[in-house]
Amino acid sequence: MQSLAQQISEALKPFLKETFDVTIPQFEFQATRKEFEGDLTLVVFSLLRFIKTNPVELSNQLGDFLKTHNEWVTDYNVVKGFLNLCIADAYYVKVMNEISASQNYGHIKPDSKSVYLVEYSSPNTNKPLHLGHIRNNFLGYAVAQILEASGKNVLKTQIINDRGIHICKSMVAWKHFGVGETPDTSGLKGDKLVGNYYVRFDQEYKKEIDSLISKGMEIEEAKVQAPLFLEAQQMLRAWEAGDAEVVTLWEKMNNWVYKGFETTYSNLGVSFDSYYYESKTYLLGKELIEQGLEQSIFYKKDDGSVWVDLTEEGLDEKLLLRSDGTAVYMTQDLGTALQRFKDNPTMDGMVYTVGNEQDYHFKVLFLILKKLGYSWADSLYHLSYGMVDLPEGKMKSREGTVVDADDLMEEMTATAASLSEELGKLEGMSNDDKQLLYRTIGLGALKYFILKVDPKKSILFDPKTSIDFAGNTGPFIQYTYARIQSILRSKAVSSQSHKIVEINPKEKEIIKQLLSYPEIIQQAAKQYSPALIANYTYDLVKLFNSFYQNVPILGGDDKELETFRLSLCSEVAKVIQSGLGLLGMEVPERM
RNA sequence: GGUCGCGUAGCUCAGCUGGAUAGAGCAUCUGCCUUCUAAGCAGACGGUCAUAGGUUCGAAUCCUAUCGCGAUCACCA
Repeated sequence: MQSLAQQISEALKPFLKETFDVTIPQFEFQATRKEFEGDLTLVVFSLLRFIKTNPVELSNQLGDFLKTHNEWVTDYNVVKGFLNLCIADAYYVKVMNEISASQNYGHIKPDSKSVYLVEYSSPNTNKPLHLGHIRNNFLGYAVAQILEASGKNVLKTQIINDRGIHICKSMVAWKHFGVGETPDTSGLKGDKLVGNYYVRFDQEYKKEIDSLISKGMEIEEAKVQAPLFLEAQQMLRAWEAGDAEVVTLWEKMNNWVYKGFETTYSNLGVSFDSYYYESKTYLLGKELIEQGLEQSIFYKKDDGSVWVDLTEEGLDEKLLLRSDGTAVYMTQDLGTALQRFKDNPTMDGMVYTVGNEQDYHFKVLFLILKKLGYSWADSLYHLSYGMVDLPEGKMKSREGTVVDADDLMEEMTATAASLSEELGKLEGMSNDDKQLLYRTIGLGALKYFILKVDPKKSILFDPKTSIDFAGNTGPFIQYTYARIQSILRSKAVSSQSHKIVEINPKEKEIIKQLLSYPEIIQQAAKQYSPALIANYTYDLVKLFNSFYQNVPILGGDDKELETFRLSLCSEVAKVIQSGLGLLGMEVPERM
C-alpha cells in the first residue's frame, strides 16, 4: 500500500524536472496542524536548496499542479513556505477499506532466514528477581515483539550467571544452617529460599568479622580471615576442580532457583527460546583469549594476567584473565557471544538488554570482538536502560529496600481488584474470570507505566503512588478496548467495503492515526523503543474516546454510516490489541 | 579528575531524520451519567524547553562551553 505522500512525491518529481530541470531526492511532508485548513502539508522551504525562487510562488505552482493532476487533492492553501493540501474524504474511506481487508495490519512477515537474538533478564542465581529485573524483562520482551512485527526472525534468550562466589555463599549458608530444608519442606519458592540463605550468609559473616575485630584484628584482615568467607572461597575452588559433592549441591540449589524463576517469568508473561549458562561458556571464552594472545591482539603481564590495550580507541587497558588463569566477567561474555554465533550461523544481529551501568563493559566487549575479526560484531547492540529508583534512593538488597518482583505483581493485582470492585461493573462474572481480569489490569498498569518511558531515562518508582489507572495508563487503554468490544457485541461488523461519501473530522483523525501504524512499528524497531508504541496507542485511544463521546455510533437512520462506524471501531480495537500486544500486554473483553 | 547519559508546566512524561503559536496525563477549577461501560468527555489554569554562545530562511531538536543530577573508571558480576 503506497502512502499518499509517496504518491504525491512520484507525481511531483517529473513535474519539477520539466519545469525547473531539477531532481528532488526527497520531499518533506507532515500532518497539517489543527489551526490550518488541510490534511497533508508539503514543506516547500526544503525545496529552496534546489530551486532558487520565492517559496510562496512555488507553493502555489505545486498546489495548482496537484489540484488538477491528483485525484485525491481537492484544494490547497499556502502559508509562508507551507503548502497545505486538502484530501478528499473518499481517500480516507478507501484506505479504511484497505486496512480492514489486510491481515495483521502493520506487521510484516520475515522474508529471510536471518535471525535476531534478543537477550534479556540474565539473572544471578543467588537471589529472587526484583523491580530492576522487571524493567529489564518488560523491555527485552517488548523489543523482541517489536522486532518480530517489523519483519525479523527473533529468538529470545538469556545468559544465566550460575557460577561464582555468590552462589557459593548461599551454598555455604545452607550447609551450616539449613541442611535438609527444600522448597517443598519450607513452602518457599526456590529462588526465595536460596535468596534467604544468601542474606543469612551475609549476616553470619558480619558477626564473624565483628568477633574477630573484638579480638584485636584489623577490619580488612578480618574480612578475608572470617571462616565463612574462607569456606566460600574454598568451595569455589572445589567447584572449578569439579568436586562431585560440591557440584551436586550446586546443581540442586540452582535447580530450585530456576523453578522459582520460571514461575515469576510465567506471571510476568515473558518467555525464552534458549538459555545460556556462564558455567558452560566461560571455557570457550578462555579459548578465545588464547587465540587473541597468539595473534598478539592481547598481551600477558609478568604475573600471568592477560590484558587488552584499548588506549588507541580512547579507552583503558582491560583485564581478560586473572593471574591465576581464572575467568572474569568479560571472558565469559566473549565466550557467550561466540557460542551464540556458532549456534546461529545466520545471526544478523544481537540485542543485549542490560542496565546503563554497564555501558562501558559493552563498549569494550563489542570492540574486542571486532578486534578478533568477527564481522558480526558490528551488528551487536546494547539496549541500555536507566535505573529504577525508589523514593528512598537506590535499591539495596542488604538494607532490605528491594522491591520483590512477585510481591509487586501481587500488589498490583490487589489494587486492580479493589478499584474494580468499587466500580462494580462485573456482575455475573465468575470468580476465576475476575481474578484473571484483575491480573491483566494490574500487570498492564505496571507494564505500561514502565514501557511508556524512554528506556535510557531512569524511573522513579513509588509503590504507593506510581501506578494510576486514569489518564495515560495501561488500564485506560485496556478499558477503551473493552468498551469497543461491548459496542461490537451488539452488532455484527460486516466485512464489505464501504461507499459513504462524507466522513466527519473525528473519524478522519482516527483514520489518519491508523494509517501511520505500520510506520510507527518500523520506527520503534529501528530505535528499539517500546515507548513509541505506547504513546502511539495512547494517542489513538484518546482520539477514539473523543469520537465515542461526541458522535453516535449506533442508531440513526443511515445504516451505511452505522456499518462504517462499526467497522472503524473494529479496526481501532484491532490496532489497540496489536499495540498492547507488542508491549506484552493483554487486552480484556470486558472490564 | 577522565568517559558516557540525562535536564521540557507544581508532578510524571511526549515532541520522528531541524519546520508554523512547544503537546498529553496527574494535581487545581468549571460543566456533562434516563441513550452503546463516567477507569470517560468538553473546557480553564499552568512554560525563560538548565544557562550562554554558535550554525541558518527557521533550533527544545545540530555544534561548543558552563552549571546541576546520575552512571562508570576492580584480578566483582
